[in-house]
Amino acid sequence: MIVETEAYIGEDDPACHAAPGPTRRNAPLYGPPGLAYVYLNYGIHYLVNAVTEAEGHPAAVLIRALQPVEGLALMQTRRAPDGHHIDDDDLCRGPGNLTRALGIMLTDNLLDLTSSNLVVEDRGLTGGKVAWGSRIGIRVGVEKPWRCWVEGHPSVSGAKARRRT
DNA sequence: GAATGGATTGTCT
DNA sequence: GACAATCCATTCA
Repeated sequence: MIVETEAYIGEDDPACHAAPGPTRRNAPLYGPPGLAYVYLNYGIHYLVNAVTEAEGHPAAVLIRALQPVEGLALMQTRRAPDGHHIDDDDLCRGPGNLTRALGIMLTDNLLDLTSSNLVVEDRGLTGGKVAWGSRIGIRVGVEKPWRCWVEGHPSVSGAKARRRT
């Protein structure tokens, strides 16, 4: 269950990958909505976006955090091959962590999110309040309030959200 | 053909 | 709170 997302909209958004104009890397953003846009970040983490329709502008929604519902054991294995325990709430907390838990890689780029091995289902709001605020981890375009998350959800990323033991 | 810089995370101080 | 790990598309010569 998706609990945290960020929007990246148009070439005028300096933080959007489409900011430099069409390139081979960001081509998915210009494609039809409903496709997955996966890319490698910091040379280490794969991040997954859902390409959206934004009135002709290249745009996508970054999936930043999930509440795991099924396949918890498999997620544990992927996140921690050495077997150390990861709290359920932390399995998919953060954009890099969730792709690792789900096994999403560069080969999943351009998958159809409506009819492939990687799908997003609309099950409506299942509880909690939706909060909006600044996007995280970017150096430009911070002023745009295009991050939204389930308020108080334990799987939402960000330093402030990390619980102390 | 070589240099550059991240939509992050985990570890160390 | 600071910083290293790590790779590929872009940019510049």
